[in-house]
Amino acid sequence: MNRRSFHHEPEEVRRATLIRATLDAVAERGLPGATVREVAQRALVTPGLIRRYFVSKDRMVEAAYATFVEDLTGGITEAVGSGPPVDRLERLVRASCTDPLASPRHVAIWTAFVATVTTDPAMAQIHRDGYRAVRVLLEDIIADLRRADGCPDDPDMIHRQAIAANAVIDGIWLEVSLDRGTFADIDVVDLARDSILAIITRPSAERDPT
Amino acid sequence: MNRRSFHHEPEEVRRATLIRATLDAVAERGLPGATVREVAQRALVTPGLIRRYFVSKDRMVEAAYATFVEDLTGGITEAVGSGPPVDRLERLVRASCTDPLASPRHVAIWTAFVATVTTDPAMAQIHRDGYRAVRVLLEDIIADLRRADGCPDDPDMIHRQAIAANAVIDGIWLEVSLDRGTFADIDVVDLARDSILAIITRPSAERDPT
DNA sequence: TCCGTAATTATACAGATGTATAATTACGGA
DNA sequence: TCCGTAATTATACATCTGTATAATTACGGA
Repeated sequence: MNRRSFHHEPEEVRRATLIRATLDAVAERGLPGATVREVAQRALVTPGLIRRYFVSKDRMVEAAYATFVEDLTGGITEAVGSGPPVDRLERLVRASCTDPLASPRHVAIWTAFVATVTTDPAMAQIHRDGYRAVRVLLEDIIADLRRADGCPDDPDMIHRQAIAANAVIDGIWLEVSLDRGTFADIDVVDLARDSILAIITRPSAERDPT
Repeated sequence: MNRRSFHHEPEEVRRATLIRATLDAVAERGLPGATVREVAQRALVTPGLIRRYFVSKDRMVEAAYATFVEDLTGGITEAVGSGPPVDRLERLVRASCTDPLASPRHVAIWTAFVATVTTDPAMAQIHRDGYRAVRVLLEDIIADLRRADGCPDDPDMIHRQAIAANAVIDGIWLEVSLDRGTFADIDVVDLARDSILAIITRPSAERDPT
């Protein structure tokens, strides 16, 4: 008959705790491991409580993905800051390819959620928003870089280069994170930065002949 | 009392059918959708039969991932063929970034399986093998390209450039496939090829001064 | 043609999962 | 201090999951 003791929490706090617990579960056991009971246990709460803060488990997972993406893009945006474009790019790459953004935890969560994008429209929307934010950041940097480099102003080219640059970061980050053993002695930041600069600073043919 | 009619099949055929059914289920409903019953239904077979061909459902999923990766790398290897390195690169990029390798089906399956890599050692091994195969392919091409370009023979540099090139392909492929609407008017092959060539054909500083 | 063996089906089962609901508790306002 | 309300717990339930096992069927060899 001993009922579990508990204390009330403000709504935002409880939601944040539940979301955090969800992300922890996903990181350690994958999406299938993030069951209602598992999340509740990690949040030191009873399974039934979850349904008072999220109308369904799916909504909770969506909320967790949304906060994850916001933290991700927010962290990158903050790291980039302002200043010369080369420095901003350096900081963007460094933030993307080092802890905590490049931690095993982040990769596990990222892959788990991305797997749902193709089948779940709500998750797909969250995914799109996050990627767009980073791409915009990259387009700004690239535009400034090209300007400093004497390249002609070409929005379409900037857009394409931003896609490529984003792909480099994502690809390297993913490739390395999923197989740390093989790439232990690779300087990821160097490789990503150099590759992006090579893509942006194109051979003389494309450059403005002053 | 009407028992379902059936006919015997050679072991390899049944296994192939079951694996195909597993991949279909994963493609359409994600990994959680690939239940024993769902796969059996798609293979026109009874759930119990599966356990005669795979000791557990997990083993069946692993087998499905293995064949998926083998088909993937096999397809790319075949597409590359032989000839001048520029042509081989062009064909590798084209094969990677167009149907059927870049189809929604492939992306769905790829993301579903990759999500398991961080938590499942067996899946991680399959993942590593596949990526290594493609990277070796790229290293060969890059080595030839650099030779033709008069770059010094630098195995470590070649290795790093192969990682970057692979990242470009993967990143662009993933980015575009997960959000087809946004990137409808992007020539993916052009973008990937140009980016990789930019990375490999480095500024004069690194080139051998003859 | 018939029989033995292997393949396939049918059935059952225990555990896990998301969800609904009623009982209980904590906490702020009167 | 006490009470009403909202938050939290406890319990129950139907469904789905992987798996085990016995009954049945197909098929090749004698």
